[in-house]
Amino acid sequence: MNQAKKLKDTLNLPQTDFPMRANAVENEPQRLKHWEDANLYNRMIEQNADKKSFTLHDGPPFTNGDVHVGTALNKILKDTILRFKNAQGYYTPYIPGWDCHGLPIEFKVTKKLREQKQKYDHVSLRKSCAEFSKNFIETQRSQFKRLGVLADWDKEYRTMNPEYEAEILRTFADFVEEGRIYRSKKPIYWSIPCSTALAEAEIEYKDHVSPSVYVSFRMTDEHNTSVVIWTTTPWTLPANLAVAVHPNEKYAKVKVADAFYWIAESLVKQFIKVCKFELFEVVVTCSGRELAGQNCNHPFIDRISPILEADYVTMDSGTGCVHIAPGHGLDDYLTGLQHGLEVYCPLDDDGCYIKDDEMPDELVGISVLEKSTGCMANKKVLEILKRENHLLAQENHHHQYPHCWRSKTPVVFRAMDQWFVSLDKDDLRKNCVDKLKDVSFTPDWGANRIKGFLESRPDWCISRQRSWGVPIPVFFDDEENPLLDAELIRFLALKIEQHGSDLWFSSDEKSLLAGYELNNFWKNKKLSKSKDTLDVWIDSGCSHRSVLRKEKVLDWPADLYLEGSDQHRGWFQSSLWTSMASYDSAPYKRILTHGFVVDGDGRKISKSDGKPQTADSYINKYGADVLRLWVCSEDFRRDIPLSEEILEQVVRSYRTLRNTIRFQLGNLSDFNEADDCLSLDELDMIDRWALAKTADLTEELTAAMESYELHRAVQLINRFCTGVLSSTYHDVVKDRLYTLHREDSKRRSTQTAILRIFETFVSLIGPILPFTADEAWSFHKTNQKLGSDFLVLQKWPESVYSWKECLEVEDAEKLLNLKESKINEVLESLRSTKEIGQSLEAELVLTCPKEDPLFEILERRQDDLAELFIVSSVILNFREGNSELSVSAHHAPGFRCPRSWRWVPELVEVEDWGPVSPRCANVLSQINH
RNA sequence: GGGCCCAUAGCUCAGCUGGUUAGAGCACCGUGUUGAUAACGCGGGGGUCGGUGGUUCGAGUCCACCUGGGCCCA
Repeated sequence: MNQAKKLKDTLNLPQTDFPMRANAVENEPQRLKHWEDANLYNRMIEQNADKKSFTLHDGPPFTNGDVHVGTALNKILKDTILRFKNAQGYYTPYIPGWDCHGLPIEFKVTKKLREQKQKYDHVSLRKSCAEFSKNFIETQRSQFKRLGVLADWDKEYRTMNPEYEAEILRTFADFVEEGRIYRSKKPIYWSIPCSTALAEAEIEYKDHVSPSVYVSFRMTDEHNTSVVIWTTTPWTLPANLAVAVHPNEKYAKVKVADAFYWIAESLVKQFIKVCKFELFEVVVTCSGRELAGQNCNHPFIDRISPILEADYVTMDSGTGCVHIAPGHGLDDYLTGLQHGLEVYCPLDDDGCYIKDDEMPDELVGISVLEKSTGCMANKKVLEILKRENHLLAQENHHHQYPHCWRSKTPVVFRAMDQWFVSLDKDDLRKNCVDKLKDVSFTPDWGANRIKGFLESRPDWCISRQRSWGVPIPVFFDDEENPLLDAELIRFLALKIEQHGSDLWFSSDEKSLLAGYELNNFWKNKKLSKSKDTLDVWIDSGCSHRSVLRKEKVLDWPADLYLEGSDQHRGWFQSSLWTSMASYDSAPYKRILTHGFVVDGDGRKISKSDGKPQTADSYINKYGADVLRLWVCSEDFRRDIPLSEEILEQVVRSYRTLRNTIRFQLGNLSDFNEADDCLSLDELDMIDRWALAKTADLTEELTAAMESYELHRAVQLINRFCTGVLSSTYHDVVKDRLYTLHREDSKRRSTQTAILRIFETFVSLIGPILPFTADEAWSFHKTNQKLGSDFLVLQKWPESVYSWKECLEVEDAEKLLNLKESKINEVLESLRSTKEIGQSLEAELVLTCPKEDPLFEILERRQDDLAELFIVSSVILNFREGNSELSVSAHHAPGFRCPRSWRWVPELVEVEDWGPVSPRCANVLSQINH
């Protein structure tokens, strides 16, 4: 063995089994199992059982696919926050949930059953849907667990659980009791192929080409004069009941040949062009208000269409005169309501014109459904318009049009009987908006956003013509009178609580009502049960009631709801309505929202890009901790970019972090806390400085976590890791750790500090990187990869004040500033001229005027300077006068110690070891004995 | 088309109530070390703060408009 190798073996080099590489894909699942075997979630919760609680209520993901990376982000944020709160001493039970009912599942299942040519009815379809949902719960649960999410998976809630369904019905009963439920004809989206009403969420906007037509409505009292309307849905013309104009806009009467047309003045030119009129003349103008009140004749039905005022009429396209069909549009409906028009909708369920007193015979039975060959109704109507000389122009119009996401066909607006929840009765809407004042929003514009939704949304249409959902518990007699009774609904809720909502579909009316005393009006009537189900937003919107109020360990209202910003319109809102209606209070104290995952260019990630979207696709490549670090390094309040480049960046900072921890573990291998720790005031200057920095980090990081600014926490962690530890503290302290005698007090001082820093640091990163932190902790405490000591059972570190304020820290700070601002530069120039390689080859000369603020410190710390600046020696020259402190350097004189690599004036000979520095000689002699 | 929001180095983020030459980490380039080594140190280049106009003695920071992007609607 050569001399160098022999001497190397006398050093205290870092030793640890904590591997440099995480090998997360393989190791994380082992740790998960280890946690599960140890019942870690319950132990974590129970240790704070008597403490103040913090309830984060889980918004249920929909159970129709693998966990999306955005859903993973959501769960990771929740888990990170809960781990943090728990470490802080809060009681943090977390019960995850699943949203099970709904059209998308029913659609997929139906499709599958059809493909397999299986016959099904309501009951068997629902059974398949339940099975489908259950399977994805299993899948998603394991995918969530894989992310490191600690939760009470045994108590998880499901909106299809009978007890849950019963609460949905009880919420409905509350609505009924308050007189909030009404049945009304209202235009809703109707999918003709699916024969169902659609929720807004069930609509896709797609590019569509519609006929754009200009139609003249002859005025009853002005000779040879028409009002010109513009529409892209000619098939709604048979239902036209009025024409709307904007009261404050200017309209012009245009003469073309011997005919006159009323049209918005600003649109005249365009109109003339489109209609290919050559000569025209504006005869007179007036305001819309003046035009209103007159009457037109329907172009092909014997009916008067009055001219009405409407504020929403715009001048950006068309003619400024809007065709109004209250049965076929929401604006039209509202205008009609104002002016007492009938909600006229001459369509049957199949989308065909019905026969009534007014429908032209040639239209009866014609379908309005858009097929590949076009829309028959449009064609027919245009034919009639042309024949009757009312069609002034026709073009193709490209626009976004709502489509049924199931059948992919354009939907129609159609008025029909539906159940609604009145949101204005008893000032519910106003109260909801008022109560928002008591809710905190992060980011704060969330309040504004949800408020806008609350104020603008129309009454809640809650009926769906579907199977996979909670039934609307209503009966009808032969004359379609509804039996809507809160007490009866609660009676049915009890039954469904026991048997599940399948009971409604599998039982007949008689057995459903068995045991309930109907009053005289209903007693002897033949009743038939409703076939509608409830909007799924009621389902999840009840979770505060079904879960928070029923689970003893959870609080109502919740301390926190945390979901994507799309839920301002969804769950946050539906939860608020149901909670306000039943309990007159919001179910949450704070709403925290995150943005959506976008690609590296800031665009939404879509399936068609071929970029992976499932959480698993990332987990299987990077592991959970890297994914978690990505989540936490992003400012989640805005769009959250995700790309290879970004993840590679995260991987790099992860490795830095991991190596820093490894370095510390390695240098603690021979350190025994009980025997070797020094007290705080025995610690060396640089060690006290490092502790002070750790205390600062603790303070700042805690503040960042408390304000949910996780990305700031990650930045702090990275900077601490590189700036404080790697490039400064660890670099300085290596010499003493490696070369001094094991038990040298200077070495023990540093180990004492490293121990404190390690324990603090690992605890601080615990919520963000639970796998890595626990792994490090386990090696630290038990010397095992999977030990019996768990990081999550540790308390959140306090910022220790006594670590901070002292002279050592101030001095070290100033000296390190000097190192960074001047000394490194001087050493680098020496290196660039090849005079030195590593900085230990240098000797520094500091020339300092006595007036310089550093004078005192340099003098006081003279013996520490060489180590601090990582050079072999430092010559201090004090100088009179007020010139600046100057730094120079040259190659250190003397000889290189082969053990410590420091240059010293003289080497001394040690038996068996040869020549080394005096300090090393001393160490070796101790080792020899 | 409407509501809410976002836009600072290649990437992820700081930049408080407007005030000296806009910062950090990562990446990049150069370089040292080979006793944290598929690791670590040191040095360097890199931004007309999305654009245009305005308010102001002074704007990344305030206002208006525009462009691009996201969510939610139509």
